Amino acid sequence: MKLALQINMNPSLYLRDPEGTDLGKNIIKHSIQLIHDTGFEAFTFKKLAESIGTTEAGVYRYFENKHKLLVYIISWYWRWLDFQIGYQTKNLTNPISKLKKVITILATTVEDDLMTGHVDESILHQILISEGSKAFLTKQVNQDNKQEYFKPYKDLCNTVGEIILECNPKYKYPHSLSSTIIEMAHLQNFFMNHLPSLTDFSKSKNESEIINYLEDLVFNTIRI
Amino acid sequence: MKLALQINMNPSLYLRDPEGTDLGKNIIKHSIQLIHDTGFEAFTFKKLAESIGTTEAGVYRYFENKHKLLVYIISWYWRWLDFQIGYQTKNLTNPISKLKKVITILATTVEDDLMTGHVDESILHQILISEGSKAFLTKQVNQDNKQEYFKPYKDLCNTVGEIILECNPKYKYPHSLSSTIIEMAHLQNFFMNHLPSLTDFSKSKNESEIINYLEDLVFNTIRI
DNA sequence: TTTTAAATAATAGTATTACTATCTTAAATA
DNA sequence: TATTTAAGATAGTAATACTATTATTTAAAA
Repeated sequence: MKLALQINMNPSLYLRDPEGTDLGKNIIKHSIQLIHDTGFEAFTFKKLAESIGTTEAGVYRYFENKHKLLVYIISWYWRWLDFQIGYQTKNLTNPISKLKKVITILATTVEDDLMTGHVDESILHQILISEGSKAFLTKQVNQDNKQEYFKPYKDLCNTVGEIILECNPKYKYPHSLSSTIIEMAHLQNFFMNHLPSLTDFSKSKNESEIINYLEDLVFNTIRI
Repeated sequence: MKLALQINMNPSLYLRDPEGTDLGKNIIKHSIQLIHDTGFEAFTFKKLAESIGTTEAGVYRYFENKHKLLVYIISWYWRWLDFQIGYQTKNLTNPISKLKKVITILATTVEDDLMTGHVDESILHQILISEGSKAFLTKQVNQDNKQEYFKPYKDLCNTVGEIILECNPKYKYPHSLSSTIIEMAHLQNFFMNHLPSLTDFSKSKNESEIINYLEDLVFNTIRI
């Protein structure tokens, strides 16, 4: 018997549900690998089709363009993170421990979750660091937002925001602080690995230093 | 008599110095406008050439590709900001006032600086918000870094980091906090205008709210 | 079991992008 | 005046981002 975690996705992101077929699952699986290997700019549906062993037209039957595929993949990860946070904090009564757990989850490269067969979360985490903001830093952001493409991100931001408010109900900027933590968990990681002089982390490149920085930032900010 | 501010740029960013000729200055001027109007993804050298009234090949004589042009433009803005910070804080003795001034400069849409003829800083500020991180979120970031393309950003980060240390010499993460302030001054602005539920700012979309958020964040973090 | 519908594979084609190359003209400099 | 240098004009190519068509396979419904 196998436990499977099904994450429900916004249907207007795709033309045909990739969860429903083998080819669809392969598109998700291989695009995660290929975006990670080549970067989003060099990623094309042609290369993706080749790596799967199908044709370009085959991929186009599932996704209108590579932007929607990126948004799909990234939304998937936000939803998965949101689930992880709920799951891993549900037995914690102390909101401070909860918030610490959240920071750790956001800033740590996860192990591949075996409950989600064709998705490798550890690579997804890397994609989020390098490509995540390209999902919304576009001219079409307002249209995309109307289609609710960013709801998973907003939901996650809310989840974290509520934990912040549990720690300090009077704190005035729970959502902004939440989006700051989420973005910085990724960006400080990118800087640590590629532009270290924008950080204060040692050459060991250890994620725990990012966690320490974020904990210091957050708990001083909300005055705990 | 005219006062002109000359910002010196990394020569390996360009093939021919755009500051040296009319066509070069037009390339800078029109690319700022065009990147702002169309977004970096849709921006091409052909469209740029058309808007200037020259040919595609003409633009290629100045810049190898659009990525280098983006890095050029963004580096220019980091240098200009660094200069602004030095200039506008030089008479301030209190480091806290200095840091407040820095936050305001970073988070405020500037007026067009008349000392820099062909560059419109207010549009550049918008470009930085929407396209800034695309300069380093690439597969070539390590090569670009070796060529010192990000030195202006690092210098700015250092300038701000030193002011943070003046406020609290014992604070452990001056560079990370500095890059956090710089990035968030832009990103919270983007969120405020396009994805407001990721922030706590009112519908008035006033930059002063971002400044308040960042001041609260920074001064609580460094425990002032 | 047969029919038929749906998904996929195979192939071709187009407009645009991201360049490179070459040749000519104009202007500045020696 | 001769000569370098920048700019304009034009052409060409490989790759990208698609759309369209037809044939073949597979799976579901009759």
